[in-house]
Amino acid sequence: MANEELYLKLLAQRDIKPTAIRLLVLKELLRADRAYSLLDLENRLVTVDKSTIFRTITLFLGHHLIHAIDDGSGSLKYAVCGSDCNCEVDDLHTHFYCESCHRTFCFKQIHIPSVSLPDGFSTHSINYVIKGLCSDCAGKKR
Amino acid sequence: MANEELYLKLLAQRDIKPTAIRLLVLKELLRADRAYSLLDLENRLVTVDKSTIFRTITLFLGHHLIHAIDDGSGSLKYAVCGSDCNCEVDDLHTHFYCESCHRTFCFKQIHIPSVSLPDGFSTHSINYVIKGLCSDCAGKKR
DNA sequence: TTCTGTTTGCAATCGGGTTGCATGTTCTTT
DNA sequence: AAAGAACATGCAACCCGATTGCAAACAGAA
Repeated sequence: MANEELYLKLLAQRDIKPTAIRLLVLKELLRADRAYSLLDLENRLVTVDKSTIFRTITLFLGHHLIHAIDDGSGSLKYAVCGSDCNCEVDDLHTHFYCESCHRTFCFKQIHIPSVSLPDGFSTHSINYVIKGLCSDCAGKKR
Repeated sequence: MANEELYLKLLAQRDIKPTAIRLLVLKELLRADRAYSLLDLENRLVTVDKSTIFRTITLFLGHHLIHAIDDGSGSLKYAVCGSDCNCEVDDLHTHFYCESCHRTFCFKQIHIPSVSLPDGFSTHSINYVIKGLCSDCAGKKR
């Protein structure tokens, strides 16, 4: 299957040794149309222990294969980075948290607008999360 | 003391019955030059139980006396709102989290820049947190 | 004062995240 | 192929910030 090769390639690009579980986790993250929490992954990968998922996510984060989003829901969410991403300021995009369905979306096409800081402060990264209703939920309410 | 009257006035403006502990908490938040976590408050108000601090903060939040900032540190931080603030989009300002000293600052003068959302999405609030080094810590490193 | 509702402290609980350790698997060397 | 080292995984326990149940303390109304 061609997809398998894609997963292997993504792992190789980030210097991550491919294991069955890492492929499973990556596959699940790529299949999602949104960012998953650890619990989301646990619920979808019932055969895999949560500590293993945690360590896999930690590994992926360290190798910049995925990025973490703190959407304020109390649990971090994770999504696969673009292939050219190094998780630096220029790579940052905005995120959207739906307060109705509690899903978190990456707006990869919407770059985070920058502000000028007071003297002496320096930026390492920026977290920009918009909270509101997603298109599905806003539609349902009408 | 004139300050006492200020605290009472702030509570009254938000329809919060003043108690000794509420005054203590408000005083501590106003004295700070930054946003405090629950733990920060517990450490400064050692005579007050942490559940009481929590319930006080919850009350203050519900009455828009303070706002919460999720700086990604794992614990929320709290700061007193401006007197004209309703915690709506127009009232939002940016925040700064120092990755060295772990303090969180309100940049009340820096408004959050907005972005245009995809069709169907609607904004309720925005969390904009810049992470990096504050002026104190950036200075020390040199 | 007495009654009622609110506020507070203490202890217990919850839940996401994290770690220690033993087992299982893979890789390397011979 | 066998032996040993290194890595990956599962299980159980733990950590810590947040939250809740409950009873005692307190404040205000009758």
